[in-house]
Amino acid sequence: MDSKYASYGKEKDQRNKFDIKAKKIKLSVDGNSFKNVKENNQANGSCNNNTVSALNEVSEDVQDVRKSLPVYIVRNRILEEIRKNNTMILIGETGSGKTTQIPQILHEQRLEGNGAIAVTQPRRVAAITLALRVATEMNTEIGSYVGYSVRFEDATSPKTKVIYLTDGMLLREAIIDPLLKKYSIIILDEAHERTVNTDVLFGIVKLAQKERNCKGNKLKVIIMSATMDVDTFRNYYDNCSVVYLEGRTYPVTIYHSKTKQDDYQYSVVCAIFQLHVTTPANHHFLVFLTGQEEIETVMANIKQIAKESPGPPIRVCPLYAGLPPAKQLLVWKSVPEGTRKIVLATNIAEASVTIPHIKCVIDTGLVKERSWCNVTGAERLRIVPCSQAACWQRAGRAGRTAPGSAYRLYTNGDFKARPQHNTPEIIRCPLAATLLMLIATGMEPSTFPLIDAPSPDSVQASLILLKELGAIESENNPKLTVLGKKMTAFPIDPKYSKVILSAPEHGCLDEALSLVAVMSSENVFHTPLHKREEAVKAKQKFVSTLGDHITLLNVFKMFCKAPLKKQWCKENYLNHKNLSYACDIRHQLLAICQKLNMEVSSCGTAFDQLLKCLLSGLFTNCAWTRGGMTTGAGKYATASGAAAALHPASSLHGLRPPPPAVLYTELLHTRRAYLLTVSAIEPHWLHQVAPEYARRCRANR
DNA sequence: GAGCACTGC
Repeated sequence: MDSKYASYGKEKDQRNKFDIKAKKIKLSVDGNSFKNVKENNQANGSCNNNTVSALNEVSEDVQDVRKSLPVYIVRNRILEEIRKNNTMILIGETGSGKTTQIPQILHEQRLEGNGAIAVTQPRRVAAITLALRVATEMNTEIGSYVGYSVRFEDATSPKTKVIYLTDGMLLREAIIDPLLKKYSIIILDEAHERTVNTDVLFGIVKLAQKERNCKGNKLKVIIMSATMDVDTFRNYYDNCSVVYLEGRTYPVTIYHSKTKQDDYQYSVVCAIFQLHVTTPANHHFLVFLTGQEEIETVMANIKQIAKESPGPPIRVCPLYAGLPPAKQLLVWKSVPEGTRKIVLATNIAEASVTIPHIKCVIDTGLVKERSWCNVTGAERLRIVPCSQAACWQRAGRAGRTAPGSAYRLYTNGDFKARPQHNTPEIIRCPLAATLLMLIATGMEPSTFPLIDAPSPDSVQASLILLKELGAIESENNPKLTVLGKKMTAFPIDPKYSKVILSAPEHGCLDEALSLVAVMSSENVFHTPLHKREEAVKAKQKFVSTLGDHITLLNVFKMFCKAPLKKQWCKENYLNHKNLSYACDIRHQLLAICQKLNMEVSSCGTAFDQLLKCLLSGLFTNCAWTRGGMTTGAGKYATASGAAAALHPASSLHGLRPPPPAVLYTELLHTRRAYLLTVSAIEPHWLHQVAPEYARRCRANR
């Protein structure tokens, strides 16, 4: 009876999983219902770069469009506030135009004086597109009066007065000049996202402002945000003034689920088909899910049910960051008249990208979140309810071009019980890189003003790591060493900069650069659910018995040699974007090495040297087999005593006997604790490469 | 023998 479902997966249990779901859903397409909780609830969207794409579609004269923006209409009041105050918070909803207009208005009045205006963005694409848009509006070339600065790309010149840049770039500038004297006005946009970089910039800018105001070289600071915890920000900036701007979004009607949903993947498919048969075909759906596998499963379910469901034809589009760009593009491609588009997305669709003509949002209210344990160094990925702010942000995606509706697969009570805002990233991520950067700008980590401080244990753990890497004198006296100073030159994880700086003595800088570049990029292997076997087979030709690091190096080397890179990647199930990014990073790292007069040596195929070099930066990431051979399945214990297994995707997985000692790149807890990207090492290498650490390690074990 | 959310320098 179930032969029609058999094509989904080749493994038996997988097929059964699909069968059950599909059957259950078919029976209840019209069974699930929602309660209309609020009518005409204006969703709180975010501000940002979306203004740009929306504006580009308008054929009217650029200046007319500008002048119709809410922010333009109240510009004189805003100017007055900015003139009066050194610090100001500007809350603006989606479509208010604040990010494109405020810098122009300031520049028109020459408020920047001899300095420049910096506008920070959390994302590269946003910084670039905003700058291009504003250059058009100001009728000037990009890179003259208006420019942008992002990693690998600098479109500014000495005469640039308005600079859009990623917050990470402004942070790098702060290492060279902590007072940021180049700028007379700094606008920190998208403050509500609370990325680590923005959080650190809040403090750097606050301190710079204090010091510069004493010296008569004033710095104006404007914090821009969509919804946010205004009181927190206002307290932090000494009760500065707050201006609210109206947005221009359409009303979104919110519906909550009447009862608690036990199985959200099932509820999602129910909701989709319930709405599918009752709404016009040109009402496209945007569905928020948590990850690739889930999206692929739901997509398969929808396609199967659609065959027998009434209603218009359906086109399902997956959207997640790991999807190759060519496949992502399908989301923006128009569908034939009378076809419904259903986009299944992760939270990438929450702020990073905008999909036009979405009338209906279906929200699971969940997000996959990464957190860090500062005792074991393990990172954990788990599915958690998202904040109220994120829920509003998601709902707002239905009201971009016309009124819409949002269906929440959780109850109103559940919604109200959620935290108002997401936990700031700085509370839950490893801090070594951030602390090294702070120390490099001359700040004292213990007194640096942060809106939300990470736990003292978390700071201490990261300082200890920096001490072990030889970057600072001691955890209680966090002064940069000569090595530490060199490490700050590299825009990568301190462990990796240590690897590069150790490479000359192991005679393998050439290989170390490639390996660090790939490890600093994202996963290069693309594994679609339905083509897993082909992907695994393609990977075989790169696999090294020494482990995953040499495997990665093989991939990178062959990528560099391949003449038709895109096609080659597709054939080999590799991610072209991430490999190209690794190439860019390698160029950048090589240039820094050359500035530091490092000799580019190669170890050829003497990979022991490379692995020892890798160990000199990642020596805290060793694990040893435990309990002899009885477990057999590759059970390991890390230096901190955490139990973990080799990840099944590792090339060392399944080796009998398992290597007694391994070096891992990452310890990630999903369903279990796994060691990711692993190489076999000789146990005595640790004593050679990091003798002090090895001794302490032994004492504790 | 299981699966990596999203950014950034």
